[in-house]
Amino acid sequence: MKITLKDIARELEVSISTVSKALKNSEEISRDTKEKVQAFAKLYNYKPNNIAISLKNKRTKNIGVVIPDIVHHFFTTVIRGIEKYANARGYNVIVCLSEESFDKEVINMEMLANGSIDGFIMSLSSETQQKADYNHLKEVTEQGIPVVLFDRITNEIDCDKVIIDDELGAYMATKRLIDEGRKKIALITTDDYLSVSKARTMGYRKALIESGLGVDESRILKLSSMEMDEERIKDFFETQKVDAVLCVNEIFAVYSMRLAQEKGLKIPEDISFIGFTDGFLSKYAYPSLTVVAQHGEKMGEISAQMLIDKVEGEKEEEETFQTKTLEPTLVIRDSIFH
Amino acid sequence: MKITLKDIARELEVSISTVSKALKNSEEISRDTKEKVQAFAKLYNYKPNNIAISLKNKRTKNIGVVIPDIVHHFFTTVIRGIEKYANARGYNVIVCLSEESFDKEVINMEMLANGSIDGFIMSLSSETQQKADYNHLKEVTEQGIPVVLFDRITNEIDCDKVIIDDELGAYMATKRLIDEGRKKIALITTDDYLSVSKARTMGYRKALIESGLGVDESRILKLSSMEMDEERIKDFFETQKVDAVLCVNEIFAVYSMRLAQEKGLKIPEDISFIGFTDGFLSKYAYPSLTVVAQHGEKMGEISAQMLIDKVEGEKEEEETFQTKTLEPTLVIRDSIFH
DNA sequence: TTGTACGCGTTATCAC
DNA sequence: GTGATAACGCGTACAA
Repeated sequence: MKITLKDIARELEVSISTVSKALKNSEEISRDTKEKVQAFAKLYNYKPNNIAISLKNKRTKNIGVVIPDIVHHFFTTVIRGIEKYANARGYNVIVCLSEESFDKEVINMEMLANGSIDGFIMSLSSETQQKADYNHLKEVTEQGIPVVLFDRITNEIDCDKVIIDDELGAYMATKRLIDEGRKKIALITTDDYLSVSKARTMGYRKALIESGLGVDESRILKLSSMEMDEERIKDFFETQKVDAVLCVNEIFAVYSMRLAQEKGLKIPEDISFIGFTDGFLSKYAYPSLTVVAQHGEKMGEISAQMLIDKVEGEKEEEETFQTKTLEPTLVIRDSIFH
Repeated sequence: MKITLKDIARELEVSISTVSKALKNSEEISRDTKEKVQAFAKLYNYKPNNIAISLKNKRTKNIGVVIPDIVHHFFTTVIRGIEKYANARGYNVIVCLSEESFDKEVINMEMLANGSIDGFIMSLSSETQQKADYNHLKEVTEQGIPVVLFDRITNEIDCDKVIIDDELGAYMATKRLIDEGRKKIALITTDDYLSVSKARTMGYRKALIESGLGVDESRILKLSSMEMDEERIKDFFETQKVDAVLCVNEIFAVYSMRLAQEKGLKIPEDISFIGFTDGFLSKYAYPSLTVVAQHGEKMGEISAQMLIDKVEGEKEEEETFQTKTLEPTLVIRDSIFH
């Protein structure tokens, strides 16, 4: 089964420490013994036990990723970015899903905080942002466990952060729609307690105000969560006459496009659409959807890099936290004129 | 920072084992000491160190999930199923991506096999299935680490397996298209070395042969990987006149629908489509796509259950492996008549 | 009722 | 050149 130093030592009738050194090719050990030990180890496929090493080094080489959700394309790409980068530096990724629940987020973090991981990368659940209760994060950081927050962040916690400039993204998108000649631009978003939705709404407002169009509050639809509420979107389009729609994710956008098409509207002739998140849905929708790309994979990489740098960095140095803001990009497709 | 039994013992001037017992409410310890210790532990938020416990118990309570890819909806739902079930039983999930590469799969497994996890849940990379080299799996099982394979499996390895009946799924879908009156049914798939593609192709053939339509090989498009090859699909539709298409995933299907629509074809009047995987893409495509649902979340749950049962089971009992086959379901949407 | 000793697997220090 | 010992944090059988 699994062979240990002790086994090798017993078998070769040398001490455990000799074996340990021999396997590390230590100068102290005679060539003879080294060869013998190494051959034996290879034969029986000896590999040091990670757990024992973790205990000794107080380093697990695991990083905990706590996210609200995994089926949405954005989080999926972030994980991929984290995993790639972390793996390259010899770290494994433990994924925990809060499923937008505060309690699950807390439980998951407690579970991992007891030595299972060297640091956290996380995006807050909507319930957490709604309650604005961040004690579980405080506890963890006070224990000295490094944390990197991405996308759904809070200013209440001192730690590294990675976001995209959501306000700018929404601003760019709205501006583009205005430049195209759209006058009645709707926004489909979620409640403002979600940091990203709030920022995006601000960007939308800013663009409208700057252009002199002004904000018509009745054109803003606030859904209560990131999940689809088909009925409310349907109702919205029944009562509102708009010529462009900005949505805070791609699902809202693609579903809205469908409703428009079912009403006989032509996209983009009669109405145009822009969403957030550059996923399969946007790419393969018909017509394909113009989106604000969030660069999830890049965010994941950067988060992982910041975390690991902190984990491996000297604790001595002054604790200094930074927030990295990525530039969003507009990916132009057929749901608008171009 | 992090407090240990030793710290408490020193502070309270008792022995470590007394503290340990007191925290477990052992009968051996006086009420007095117990209260003192428990109060102190609570105050300083003592939590046992998972790593130390893992080393002692030779159980990590981690399970390793090695999959080819995470951005595709199917794998995403499987992870969710695994995570939910595993978490409920106190296990954490370490996710590793092979990215369809044999080497990465091997490296990932070796990384985890040295004590980091209690067992594996995995789906083979396409390269692994192509090379048909399963030595890394053999090594792991021979070490006594339980493995559950799902979806992309191999018969070369003795272990538990979870699949859906891919052949039946394709058969059902093809049958449905035939019953609808379709005569020229195309199949867009990938090379046969992928176990699932092979099975689906068989189901497709079976349905055609049974119905007396026969198989026209020129109507089968085999792409070299699960990744989109837009050019080849385009070429295929340039040269083939078909009235229905079965695709082994939803991306191929949705992209094909787009091509058809761009050529002015009406769906499902002129041509109908069925894909595999019941994801957002199928649901929100226009028209919405009929699919063979793979029940990924269920697969994940079952895989996790089988694995954990094996991990926690008595080693004594005769090693007995089972293969669970889930029934696929046809989710009827607007890309076919109904 | 409390404490000692040992073991999990490894590495590092120090003695021989 | 080799080996004994301690330590990482915990639990437990056994001794006091």
